[in-house]
Amino acid sequence: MPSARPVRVRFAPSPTGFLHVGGARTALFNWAFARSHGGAFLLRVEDTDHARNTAASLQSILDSMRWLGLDWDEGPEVGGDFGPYLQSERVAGHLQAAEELLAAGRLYRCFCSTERLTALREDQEANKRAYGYDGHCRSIAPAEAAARAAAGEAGALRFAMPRNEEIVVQDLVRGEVRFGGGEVEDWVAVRSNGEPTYNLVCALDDAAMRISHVLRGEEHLVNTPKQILVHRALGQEPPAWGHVPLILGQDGKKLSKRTGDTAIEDYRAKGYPPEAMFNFLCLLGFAIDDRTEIFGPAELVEHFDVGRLNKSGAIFDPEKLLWLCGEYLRATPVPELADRALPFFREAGQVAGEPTGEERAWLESAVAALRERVRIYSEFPAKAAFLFGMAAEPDAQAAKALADPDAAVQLEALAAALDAAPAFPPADFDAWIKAFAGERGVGMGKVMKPARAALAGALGGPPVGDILALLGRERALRRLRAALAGRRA
RNA sequence: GGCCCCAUCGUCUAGGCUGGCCUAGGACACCAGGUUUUCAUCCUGAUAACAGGGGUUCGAAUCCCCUUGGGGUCACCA
Repeated sequence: MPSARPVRVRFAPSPTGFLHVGGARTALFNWAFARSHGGAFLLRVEDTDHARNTAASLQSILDSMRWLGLDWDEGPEVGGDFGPYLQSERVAGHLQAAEELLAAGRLYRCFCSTERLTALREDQEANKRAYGYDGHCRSIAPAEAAARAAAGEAGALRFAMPRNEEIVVQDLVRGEVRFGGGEVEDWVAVRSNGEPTYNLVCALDDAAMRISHVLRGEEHLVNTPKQILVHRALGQEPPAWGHVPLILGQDGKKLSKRTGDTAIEDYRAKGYPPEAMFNFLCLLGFAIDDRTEIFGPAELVEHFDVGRLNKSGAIFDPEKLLWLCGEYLRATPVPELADRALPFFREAGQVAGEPTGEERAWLESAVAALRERVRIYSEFPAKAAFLFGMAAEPDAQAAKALADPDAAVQLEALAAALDAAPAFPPADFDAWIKAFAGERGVGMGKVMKPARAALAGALGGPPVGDILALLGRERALRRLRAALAGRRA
């Protein structure tokens, strides 16, 4: 391991979409690695695919990272000494390097037509042979190739891979991985239109940015021998590599949109606490010990160890994520929780603007009463719906409770008692309601069920005392009596 | 198909590198109880795994090999 070098790691997204959970986890592990070694975490934007890049995508990716609590030492929005950090702004250097590699004989010109390449591939497929370029143009003398290029013949630049030398990757998470000589094809390093390709550029920039460790998804493992060769051709020591397993969907395959939300942005929009998301992502492929489930950035940094990363893919379990969300949500102080839930109340049209005074106090009470029944912020409005506007339409169970012949009797008595009580709701509601039921010689259920049904339209929910307080005297009594009237009508 | 990676409860995992403390631990989900006016929270308990086969060894979840299974990748995308 090139441990002599200062630790510098990078996350290199391409701005062609949103930040996916897999990418987010990779970023997170890189971040943790840098922080645990006192190194630098940088962001490099691989925006060389002009057709698919968008500025909105880049912004979205940066926002998602910030939302997760990841910060970077170099990169877009923060600068740094090894910029530019937008790969598209580095092409001049890439092209110059390509020229040098061509002159050094590490790259060679390939004039093969698309047709020939396609035919080659089809033939290989038909004969069940290994796919890959056959090295057709590798034997063209450099002088001749140069002449043809000078004459205007279009051609790509391919990397001349060693034919007999085995390439060994010392992988931080999987150990030694060997690629036989000649197994990796002579890949295109510069397209015939003059644009350098990913494997060239990636290695070039990793070298230029003094990246010491490359932690990335397992899908890149097969690219590694190519990039190692570029580093060697440059006369530089390659970074240390570490390939983390994939995050899988319920179907056991690489997580994709069809199995659920894959964009971090979606989870944010749905009101998942970012801390829970962070924690959950850590749990996919990493564990501090045999029992710690809930932990945050500080503990991660303290215990992070690439060698402890799992080698096998992990299925993304939305249920466990939700459980974690609930844990975090319940651990959040009520005022802060109210702040976080506020946008969702607004979106539902239940709250407008920035509540203050009594309104704010009321909101906090509602949040406090509902928090144990909610796991993500966006669940608040639905659970709180009965507190706003008209009483909710009773659900089946509530309707049944109201249909009980005795319900009206109890409701009428309850409304009257509540109305006559010195305070609303009565202090120590639990004791009060017990006494009420006791005096009337009925079980609690006889009173509570219809009360819930009339008040909330459902038999579940927060304690009735809380509901009464939240509704306020007037609305609560009105609802109790309306239910009564409804029965008579 | 070639190459590469992987393989502990349904799922996430601990243990494996440094064989014996593993009659394999924790968590989610599920099921059963308890607490609670209800729902939820919370508490208790139960069910549940070392893919198979060979080795090595006094002893293997742990080391080796094979098989099987799963995944990744094979672009002039990144």
